[in-house]
Amino acid sequence: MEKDLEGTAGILKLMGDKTRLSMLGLLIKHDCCVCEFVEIFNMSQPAISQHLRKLKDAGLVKENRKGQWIFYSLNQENVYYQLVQDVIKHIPDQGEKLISLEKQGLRISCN
Amino acid sequence: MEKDLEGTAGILKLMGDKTRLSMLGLLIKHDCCVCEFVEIFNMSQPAISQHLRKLKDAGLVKENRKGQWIFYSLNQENVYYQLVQDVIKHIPDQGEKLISLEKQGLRISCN
DNA sequence: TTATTATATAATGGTTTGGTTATATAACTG
DNA sequence: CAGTTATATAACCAAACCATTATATAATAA
Repeated sequence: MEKDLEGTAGILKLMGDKTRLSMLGLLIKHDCCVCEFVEIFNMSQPAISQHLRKLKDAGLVKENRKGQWIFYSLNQENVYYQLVQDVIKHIPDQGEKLISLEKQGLRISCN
Repeated sequence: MEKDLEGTAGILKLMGDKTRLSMLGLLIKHDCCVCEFVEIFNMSQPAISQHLRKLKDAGLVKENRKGQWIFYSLNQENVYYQLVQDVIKHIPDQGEKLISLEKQGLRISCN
């Protein structure tokens, strides 16, 4: 269960950004497509893409292309997956963010 | 148990530095004096002082002066204390660092 | 009081971070 | 094919980060 100190610090640093932390909180509920993140975080598409790349470089998420869309999911094989789970228990349910977008009638293109 | 997303991200960012993460890992075992940290981390005293200040500003640690020394301890009243505990479970026992210093015969002045 | 020791703060500087805009790539559509 | 849509990458920049050295403060010791 215990992991390398530096590796753990690296994961915590990644999670120490509210956008990425929220992304992980969403992904633990269900896979998400890039365009969903763009809507949810009201941030430029390249900004989202770069956050996702950091998560992917760390091996925390995987990508899965479906036609023109790319869906991201948590990589449960990552050695730090348990840490991620333990941390996410401490934040509010991020699934709400998608729901509230739907209620606003904001369409997300990938579904 | 769930806390504000931004607040949590802030704590994670603080813990996302290997020096501070290790400090917390030590403090969860026992209180430490500044000069102990200086020895352990082989880093300038101001650097240590500034890390401790960040932890203190976040309310994660408390200080307690004993004569010319200042001892730091974890602030168990902090709302994020449980998060800190949950995270520290994932790193190796940092108490070893003090023990290995003693074995090297490196004196720490505050005891 | 002066000197020493422990710690904090200030000033500085190189590196990293996290956003932006512009551009490239890949897949779909007509 | 050309045009559109989804995503990634590149270039850029301001702000934050983390260390250093220099200096200030507080307590102790002579």
